[in-house]
Amino acid sequence: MKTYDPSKIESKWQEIWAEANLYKTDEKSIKPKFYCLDMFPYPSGAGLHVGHPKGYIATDVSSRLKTLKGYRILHPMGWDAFGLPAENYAIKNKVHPRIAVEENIKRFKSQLKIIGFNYDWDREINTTDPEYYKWTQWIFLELFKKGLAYQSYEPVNWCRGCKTVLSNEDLEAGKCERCGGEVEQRPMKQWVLKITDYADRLLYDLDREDLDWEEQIKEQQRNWIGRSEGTEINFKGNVQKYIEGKVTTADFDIPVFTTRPDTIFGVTYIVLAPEHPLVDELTVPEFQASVKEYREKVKKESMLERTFEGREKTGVPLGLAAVNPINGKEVPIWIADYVLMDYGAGAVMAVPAHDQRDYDFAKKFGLDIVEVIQPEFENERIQATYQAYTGKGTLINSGEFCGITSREAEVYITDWLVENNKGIRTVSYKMKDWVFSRQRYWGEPIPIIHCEKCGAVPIPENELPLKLPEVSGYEPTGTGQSPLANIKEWVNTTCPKCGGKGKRETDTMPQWAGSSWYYLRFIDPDNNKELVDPKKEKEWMPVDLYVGGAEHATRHLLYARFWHKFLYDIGVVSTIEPFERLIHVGLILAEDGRKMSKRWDNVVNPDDIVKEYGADSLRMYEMFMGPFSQSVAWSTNGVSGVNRFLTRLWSWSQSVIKAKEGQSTNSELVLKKTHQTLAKIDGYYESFKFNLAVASLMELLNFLETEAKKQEVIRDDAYTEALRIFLLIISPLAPHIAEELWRDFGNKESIFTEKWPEVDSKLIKEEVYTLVIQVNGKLRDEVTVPIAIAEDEALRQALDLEKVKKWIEGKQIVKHIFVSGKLINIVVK
RNA sequence: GCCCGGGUGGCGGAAUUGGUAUACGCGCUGGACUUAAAAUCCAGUGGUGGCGACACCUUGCGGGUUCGAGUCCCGCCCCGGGCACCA
Repeated sequence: MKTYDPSKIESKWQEIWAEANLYKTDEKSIKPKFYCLDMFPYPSGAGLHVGHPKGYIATDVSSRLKTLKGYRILHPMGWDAFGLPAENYAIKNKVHPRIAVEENIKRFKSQLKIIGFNYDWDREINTTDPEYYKWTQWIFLELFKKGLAYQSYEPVNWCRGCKTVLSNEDLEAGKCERCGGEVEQRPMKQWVLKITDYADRLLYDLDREDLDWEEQIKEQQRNWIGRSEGTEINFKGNVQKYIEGKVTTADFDIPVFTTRPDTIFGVTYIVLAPEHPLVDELTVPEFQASVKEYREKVKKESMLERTFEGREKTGVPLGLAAVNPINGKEVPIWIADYVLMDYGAGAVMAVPAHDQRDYDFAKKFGLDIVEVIQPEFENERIQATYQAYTGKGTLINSGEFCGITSREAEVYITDWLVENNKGIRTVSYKMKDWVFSRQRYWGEPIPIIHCEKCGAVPIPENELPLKLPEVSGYEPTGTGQSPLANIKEWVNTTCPKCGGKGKRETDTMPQWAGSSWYYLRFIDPDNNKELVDPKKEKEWMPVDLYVGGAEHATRHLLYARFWHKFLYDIGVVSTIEPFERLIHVGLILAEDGRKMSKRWDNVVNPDDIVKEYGADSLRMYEMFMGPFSQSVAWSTNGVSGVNRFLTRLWSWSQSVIKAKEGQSTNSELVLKKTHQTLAKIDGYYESFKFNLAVASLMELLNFLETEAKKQEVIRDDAYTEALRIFLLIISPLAPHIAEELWRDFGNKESIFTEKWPEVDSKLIKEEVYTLVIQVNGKLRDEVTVPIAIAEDEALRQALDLEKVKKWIEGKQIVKHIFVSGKLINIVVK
C-alpha cells in the first residue's frame, strides 16, 4: 500500500496546478464572482513566521469552497513594501531599500508558495513599483484639487540629540530609543488630509445592512470617530495691553466646547490647552515666566500620557479672567496639559463638581467647586462629596433654570445661549485629520511643487509617477527634513504654473497610503491609463471577504474606507463601501505564550513545519488550533496530531479504494454519518468556525474507522459516496492530500473542478433522541424516546425510572418543565 | 487612563435561543506488537470520598435573577489588542 508522504505529493500537485493555470482568475465566465482578499504583508527582513499564513489559509479555504460551489474567484497577493524598517535597514547596511525589499519579497513568496495557496500570481502587486505609486500620487492630487489636502503645523517627535524626527516606534518611555535623549513635540509644516469631512459618512455607513462586519470592529471605529453633539460657548473677557507706552484694553473671545451645557452654572474656571494660540496674548506679565516654563515642560509629554485620567494634575494660571455668559460671573483662566489642542476648541469650561478631571484639578489648586446637578439617588449624592458626580440629574444653583432636568437643561440653556448670541450648537469628533507627511526617504514622493508666487502647485498628471530619486545615503538631514531635501538637483525645479523657480515637496507619504486602495489595483494590475477600468471595477467590487489582523481595526480600515468614499465621489468606483465582509484573524503566540519574536528566540518558521509534516498538516492545524479570531499559542505537538489524522485518512481511503466490490451491511449508517457531517461543515466553513470543521471531520473518520474494525470494508455505493464526500469536504483545508486521493480514486480531472456535494435531508433525519431527566435541575437519568414524544408520555416514562423515583420519593411534585428534543425537569419540594 | 476583546481539565479548546459542562486534539498512565526503540493499535484520563453501585464539588472572584446559569444582571480581579509616525 502507498504510504502518506506529503513531501512527494505536495510539490507535485503545486506544479501541476500551476502548469494547468488552475487558479488563474476567470474573467470570462458568467459564474457569480467572489473577491477574496488578505491584508497584504509588509515583507520584513525576518521572513514569515507561522502566524502570518493563518489569515491566508482562511481565505484560501473560503475561496476553494466557493470554487467548488461554482463561483469565479479573485484571490490575489501583493506587497506593502514602503516603510520604516526597510529604510532603517538601508541606513545600517548601506544598501538601497529597494534591494532589501526585493530580497524580502523573494523570500516571502517562496515561503508562501510551499503552503499551496490558490493565489493568481499574475496579479501580484507591489506598492513601491512606480507604476503602482503613480496612482497613489494621482489620488493625492485629486484630494488636493478637491481641497481635501492642506498644509498645517502639526507636532512631530523631535530628538534634540539626533536632530531628527522620530516615529512613535523609536520612542522608549518618552525618550529617544537610540541616544536616550529628551524628545519634544515640535510643530512642523506638514500635509494633512481632511478625513473629518467624511466623519459622518464613515460613521453612519457602518450601519448599512450590506456591511457584514464584526460588531467589535464597528464599535472600535465608532469610538475612534467619536462623534459628539454639543455646544460651543463663548467666554469673553478683556486684557490690558501696553502699546507705544499707552495702556489700551482689548476684548477677547474664548470659545469652549461642551457636551454638558446643563452644568454651565458650575463653571469655576477655564482651561486652555498649553498650545492654544491665545495663551501668549492672554498672559499677564507677572505670569509669563511660569507659563513659559510650563509650556516647555508639556512639549516633552506625549499625547497619550497627557490624557490619563488618574494622573497627577498640573497647570498654571494666566492671571486673567473670563466671563461666564450665562451669569456674568468672572472665572480665572488656566492652562493645563489635560486639555488637548486638537479636540473640541482646545479649551474647556471646567465644572469640578461634575467632571472628574476638573475636580482633581480644582482640589489640587484650591479652585471653587460649585454643585449644580443634584443626583437622583442619595448614595450618589454622598459620593459626590469626595469625587465628581458625572451623571445627570436635576439642576440646582442654576438661576432661573433650577428644578429642571439635565436633559431639559441641555435644550433650554443651549437655546438661551444661541438666542443671545453666546453659543452655537455644534458637533465635535475625536477623530483628527490624517497627518500625511513623513520626513523620510522610503515612501511615495508627494507630487507638489512649492512656488514663491503660486504657493503649493500640483505637478501635471502626465508627469506621474514622480519617481523617488536615487540618493547615496538615507541619513536624516539634521533639519528634520527628509533625506530628499539633500538632493538639490531634484528639489530645485520650475513651477508648472508660472514657470518660475520652484522647490519640490520633500516629505513622502505614510505607509498607509499605498494600502488604502490596493484592492482596486488587483482588479486591473497593469492599467497605466486609468486607476481601474470601470467595467472591471463594476464586475469585481466590492471585496466579498476581507481578512486581516485586529490591529488594523481603526486606522487602515478607516483610511481605506475614506479613500474609497472619495473615489466614489469622483466617479472612480461604484460602491459606497470597499469591503463587504470583514473577519479579523487572531494572533498566533509562541509556545511559551509570548509574542513570537527574534528577541525571545521563540519564532517558529513555517518552512520547517512544512518540511517535517507537510503543508496540509500546517494548514489544517492552524485552522484547528482555536477559534479563528482569538489569539492562541502554537503547539508543534498539535501539528503532529493533525498529521496523524491525515495519515489515518490516507489509510482508510486506500482501504476503500482497494476494497473488493459488493454490498456492505452498514451502508445506511455510513451514509447517514457522512451526510450529517456534510450538513454541519458547510455552516462551519461559511461562519469561519474552522476549528469545528476540523473536529467534525475527525469525528467522521473516527466513526468510519470504528465501522471498518467491526467488519471488512466492502466497496459499495455507500462507501464510494462516503469517500467522495469526505475528499470534497476536506479539500479546502487539505488540498494536496485530497487531490492525490481523488486521482487514486480514479478521477481524471482536478478535485477543484468538481461540484460541492448536496446534503440528502432524508438520510440525516433522526427518529429518536436522548431525553435528559432532571430533578430540581440536576441530571438524574436519561432515556431514549421517539422524536415526536408528547409531554405527558415523557413525564410518565420519566417518573417510571428507578433513579428518578429515588429522588422523588416522599416529596411533592410542584411542577415539571418539558423542553422537546432536550429534557424534562421535575421540580419537587 | 480611555476604547475593543478574553478568562472552562495538566494544555489548546467544545457547548444554536439559558437546557446532558469538558466534543475534538495534545499530553499523561497502563497494555499489545518489537531483541529494543520509534511508529501504530487498544484501554483509561476534571476534582474529592468510596472496594463498589454511587454521592458531592467544579467554567477567574463575590453577589443576584431562574425550575435550570459557562451563557443573563450588578460589583470586582487578571490577561491580550488599539490609542493616530511600527504595520
